[in-house]
Amino acid sequence: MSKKLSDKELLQKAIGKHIKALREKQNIPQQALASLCDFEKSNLSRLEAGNTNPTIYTLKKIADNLNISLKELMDFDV
Amino acid sequence: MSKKLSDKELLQKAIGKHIKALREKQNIPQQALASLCDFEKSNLSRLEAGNTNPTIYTLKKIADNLNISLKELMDFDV
DNA sequence: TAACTATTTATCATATAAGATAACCACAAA
DNA sequence: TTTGTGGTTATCTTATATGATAAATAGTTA
Repeated sequence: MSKKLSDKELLQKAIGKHIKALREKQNIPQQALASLCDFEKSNLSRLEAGNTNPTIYTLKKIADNLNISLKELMDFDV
Repeated sequence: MSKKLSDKELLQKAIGKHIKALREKQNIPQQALASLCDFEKSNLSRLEAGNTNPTIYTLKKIADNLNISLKELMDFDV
């Protein structure tokens, strides 16, 4: 019995996975990126796991600290 | 004495302005887009005015109903 | 074994996005 | 004048994103 995910949950998983991939491509630990963005590693883990529906400002901070544009951060498939 | 806006506020204004422009380019009233997205026109007005820090899911609904990608929706300058 | 690093998960408080309603303004057009 | 359309603003409630701490897991290195 696998639970069917909502559109919102699928979106969260997709962007979380994308952010994790972008971060790992640059070999930056969660800890480091989180601290650059001024939040806790636990909260970045939550976001990458798709357990939150992040705001544009949170995403902007992540994009900035990965040195990519918001547009690139949004370049993923739902 | 004009108040200096925070990074967050500037971001909100920028995306709000961008969404408004995209909507007007398609000649869709706020009322209509809001109802397609299942929220009130007052809330879309608030968002376009830059008075809220929208979540990715809210932005996704807007992109979908403007028939553009999330990536395009994010193609604006801060 | 123990120590260290990276990550995950649970939990709690606080700030705020979203949902909703109502009243208002500006401008047509009837 | 009244009616209709498009938009704004204020306010309230509710849901939830975020901030923060702690503990647990897994892998690795000494």
